[in-house]
Amino acid sequence: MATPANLPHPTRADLDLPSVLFALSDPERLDIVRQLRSGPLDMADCSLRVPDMPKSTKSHLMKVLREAGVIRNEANGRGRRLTLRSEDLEARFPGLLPAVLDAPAQ
Amino acid sequence: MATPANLPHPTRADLDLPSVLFALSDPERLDIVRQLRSGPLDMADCSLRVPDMPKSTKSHLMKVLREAGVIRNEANGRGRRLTLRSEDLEARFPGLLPAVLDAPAQ
DNA sequence: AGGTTGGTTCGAAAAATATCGAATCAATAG
DNA sequence: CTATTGATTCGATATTTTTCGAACCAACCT
Repeated sequence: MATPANLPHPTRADLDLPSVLFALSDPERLDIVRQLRSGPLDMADCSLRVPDMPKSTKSHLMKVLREAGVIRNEANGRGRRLTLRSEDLEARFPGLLPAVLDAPAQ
Repeated sequence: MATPANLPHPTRADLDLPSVLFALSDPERLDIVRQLRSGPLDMADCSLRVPDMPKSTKSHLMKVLREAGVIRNEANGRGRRLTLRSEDLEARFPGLLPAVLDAPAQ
């Protein structure tokens, strides 16, 4: 129940389309991904729609995105640095991420 | 508990990205969508991975795809005609469907 | 008319996800 | 060193989704 320095991430080759689509199919998670489009973000700076969301819930959202290979989650000082895995996603599923991100916001 | 001649379908403007992504996030449903890429298909001719799937389960898969606006499901003689709503999806989420369909099969 | 085929709907049970408090840890601040 | 901050994990509960039999219906036979 610690805060491991590095969490497991799937390799590019292991990216699975249904898992990626599922991770992106939640408005809250999609919103996080949209925020990461312009570049990496400290998890603490990543704003949620639900402002008073418990941190365990927030952590779980990140876990789904990370395990699907959508984001990278690395230790960074006291917090966490989140990065959108654009290149890996583009290599494996060309055009998918741009199409999702360019879609009209709900 | 009847077999209504026409089922409700969302309009193009009502298409919701998370719902569409969710509908596509299941391997079985994605497989159905792939089969519809080349054109409409009678539901009976639509082959499933699980060959002995109960018809109520199969019907439920179609319901999720239909309610998300991914496919159209119309009465056709004794059976049902399934059509991929490519144009509506392309108009609302440009590039999304091609990206999903062109992605390497899992 | 009666039987068969193809498919939807309901309802209940099973499985998967989400939510969130508590415990825990690591890095930093004081 | 001690306290605070930022975040993961566990465990339990709540919610959502899936599965599937039963009932039902409409179209097509014979």
